[in-house]
Amino acid sequence: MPSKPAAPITIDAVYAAPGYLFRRMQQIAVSIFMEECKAFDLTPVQYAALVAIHTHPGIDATRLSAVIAFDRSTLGSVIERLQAKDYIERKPAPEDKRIKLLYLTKSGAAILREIIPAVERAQARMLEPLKPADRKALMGLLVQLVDLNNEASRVPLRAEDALEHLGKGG
Amino acid sequence: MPSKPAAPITIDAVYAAPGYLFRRMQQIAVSIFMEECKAFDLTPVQYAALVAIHTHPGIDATRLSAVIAFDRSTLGSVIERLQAKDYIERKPAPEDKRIKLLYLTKSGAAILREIIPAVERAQARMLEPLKPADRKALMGLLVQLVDLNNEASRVPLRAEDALEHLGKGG
DNA sequence: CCCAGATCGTCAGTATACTGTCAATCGACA
DNA sequence: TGTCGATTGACAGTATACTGACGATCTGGG
Repeated sequence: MPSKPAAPITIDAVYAAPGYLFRRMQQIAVSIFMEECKAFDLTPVQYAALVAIHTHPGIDATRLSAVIAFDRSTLGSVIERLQAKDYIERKPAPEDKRIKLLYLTKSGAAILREIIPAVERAQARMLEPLKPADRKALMGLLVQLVDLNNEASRVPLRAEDALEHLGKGG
Repeated sequence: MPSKPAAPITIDAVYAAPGYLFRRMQQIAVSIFMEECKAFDLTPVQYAALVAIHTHPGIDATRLSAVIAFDRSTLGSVIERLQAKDYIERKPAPEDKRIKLLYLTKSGAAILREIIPAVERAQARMLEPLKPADRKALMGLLVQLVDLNNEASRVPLRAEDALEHLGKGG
């Protein structure tokens, strides 16, 4: 069969590439999140970390990274900043001196409650330009794709496995 | 009408949020790109910049940032690295001492030709888990959404406007 | 021609991301 | 029980991103 002719190298091919579109959309999403939440001094990553700690109090940093699929090295500085803002506290685990357990402070629990409406506004705004049926379709495809590509990412999501130490997962 | 009851704050809500999914997918996309292109020492951003300079030789950094919708400050260091690798060169514009014009070197043009197959493999792999019809549907929705949200991003895409100085746009 | 405002590249500061490495610690096995 | 492999948190190095500021420069109005 005839080999495909080499496509000309143009910027239009980049505009249509999935990788480029995912990057653009992520930047737009962060921009909208920061705008809606600017009163709260929380980034999207910090927000997700707070929610995960709220859902799994006493989790450690390594398991937290698996639960939200964020890089463990990066998470170190995220945790540091959340601690500096007094939204979380770290307690050494009595049975394992390597581990530091993470808990929300009262401040942390409070800001989480307060920021929810802004976060929901942000999430809605990201999809707002689409028709409702298209929003559903896009989210469905995206959930599928992220799930099926889970192993391709550097930090695969391990929502269940990560929680065995808390006595909730196994 | 009854107000919606406050949803419980759980990590499952985060997993289903558009912003979270866009972030995950972007990370997966970068991971796949770097894997397919590891022989070439080029990041996705550097690749897009090279393609844009190839398409618009003699473009300056500010217009380049508009053409690929990347942050202008960040682009400074991207350009620096591409120059250090001898893939591009910068020439002062004779008619405006502020501006430095960007051109591909022979090395830059060569690596661009060579990397194309790997980039195409990467782009294909990102969508591979979906059925062909779903790939088309997802890309269609994403193109729409990115376009309709263009103004919401910090650096909106200005593919046309940016090129007037080159005598090709207006 | 001169000046006010806009533009260009640059830089400092902050926040994600990823790679690779390290010391401290743990756990399992000989 | 002693040791080795695995795990944990930390760190160094690189690369995107965004905000805000700055000096050099250009441009248009008077």
